[in-house]
Amino acid sequence: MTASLIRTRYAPSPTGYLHVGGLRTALYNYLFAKKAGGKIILRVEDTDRTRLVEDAVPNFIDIFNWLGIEFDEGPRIGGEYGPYVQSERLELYREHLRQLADQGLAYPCFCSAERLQQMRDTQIKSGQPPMYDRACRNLSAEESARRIAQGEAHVWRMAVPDKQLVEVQDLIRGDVSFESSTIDDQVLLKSDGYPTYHLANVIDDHRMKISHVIRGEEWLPSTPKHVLLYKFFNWDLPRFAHLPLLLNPDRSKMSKRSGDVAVEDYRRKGTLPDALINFVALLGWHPSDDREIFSLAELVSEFSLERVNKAGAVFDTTKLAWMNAEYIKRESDEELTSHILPLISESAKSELSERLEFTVATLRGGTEAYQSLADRISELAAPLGETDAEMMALLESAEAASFLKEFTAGIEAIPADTWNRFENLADSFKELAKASGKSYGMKGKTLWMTLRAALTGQPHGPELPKLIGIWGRARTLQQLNTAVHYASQAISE
RNA sequence: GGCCCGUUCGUCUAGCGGUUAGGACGCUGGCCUCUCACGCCGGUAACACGGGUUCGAUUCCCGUACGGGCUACCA
Repeated sequence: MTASLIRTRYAPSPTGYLHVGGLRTALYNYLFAKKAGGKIILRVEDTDRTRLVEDAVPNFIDIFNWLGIEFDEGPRIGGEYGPYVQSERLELYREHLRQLADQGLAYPCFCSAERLQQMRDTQIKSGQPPMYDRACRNLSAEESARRIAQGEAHVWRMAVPDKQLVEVQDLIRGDVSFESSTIDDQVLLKSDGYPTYHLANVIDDHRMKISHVIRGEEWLPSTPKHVLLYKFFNWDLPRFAHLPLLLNPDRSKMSKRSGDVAVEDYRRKGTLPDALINFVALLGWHPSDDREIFSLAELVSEFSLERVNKAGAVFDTTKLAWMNAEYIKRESDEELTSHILPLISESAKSELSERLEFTVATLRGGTEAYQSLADRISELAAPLGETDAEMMALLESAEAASFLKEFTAGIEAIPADTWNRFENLADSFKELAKASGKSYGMKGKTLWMTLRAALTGQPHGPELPKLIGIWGRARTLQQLNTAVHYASQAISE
């Protein structure tokens, strides 16, 4: 184990669910670390106790489990740099804050929320950038100490130096520099004793030996604060990589306000984890060739930060649907059958029984979601619904009636064991159709549409020779006899 | 408002000075076919704009426009 071991982290705040943007960030961290033989850490950033959501952590663990993304260290699994939940590391942050305070790099601020709000309002009104006016920065050490001793509420702010160019070297964006006078004296420790993100993430990334900080672009503007903190502590900087944002169709930052943004939503809708991962991987990253389908393992070996884009990417569910279909297509009939089994109606299950896999094989073409295939199957196994008048009209002739009678007799004569051999059954069906058709001068479209009308009463549906395999002998004959009856009735009227 | 990032088909993107600007999704035409779907073959559609640099810019530089992000005792 060398000092140069690659270590990345995914550090969500436990606000309830995994966002697809979060998935993308976690995925890139995972891919980057695994490609380099390094480790990925899960760290929970729960320093805002007003936004805590119960069960958020187990939810994360469950959803990553489902996705097949494994962390090397984290809240449940542990590791040598724990604890991995920030609320369990409070003393560590306070110690470090004291270090900064001792060097004059952090100072207590007693300003009330009201004063700060008022200050900001005035600044905005007068066209000034809203920034802390550093009122408490010049308080004497004695006064500060006295007020703290008296128990006055306060936060600790970082003392941002003047007129300094802070450089952020970003693996994706190159060098980005900030003038320190545009950087606010950020709060590092809140009045409730919890650190802010800025303090905690710097300390933890250092203590957890994170080599690469790969996170969303929304963090780029606060990175100079982090760089300054590393300098304050005299620590080596990690490498930074700021990922382009995932966007709504209107190109704004993807948020819960528009459609499904939680991984959970896609799981519920039947999206396959591998398809979701594959799709999300391609949002902002592109392989060196034109392939589109990648397993997690293939992504690991192909991934590189150099091929990550700078511009945001719209999360387009149309292409996700296609991707999902691609993954379904790759499943065997057996796998697919077992996957949709829970989604099929009970009556369809018992109706189709041992013919279910054949049904799946016949109907699976073009399936974009398990649920839709399951629905089609349930529907097909159920009694016929409304019939199409135009189709039924095809049966209303003496020829049709006689033809159907002959054809039905033929079907009835098919040996019982042939009904279990779907290929043979289909062949028999075709032969019978042709033979009976010939007797009445029917062929091609007329022939087949008449049969389709007789069997289903609908213009569309599965291939007829296979349909009878799905239905089985009893249902097929019942349907045909009904049609024969309908036809003779129609002409006698 | 300030700071920062970005800009190739509708969408995801390839391109790293000279290409008929490539692929994928979508849409669409055809083929296959009893129908639908699948599948196969084809089509549609893009370098935001203006200056430079250069023999030559989608590509490099600057500006403009447009879009986005951040601007909390939220992350």
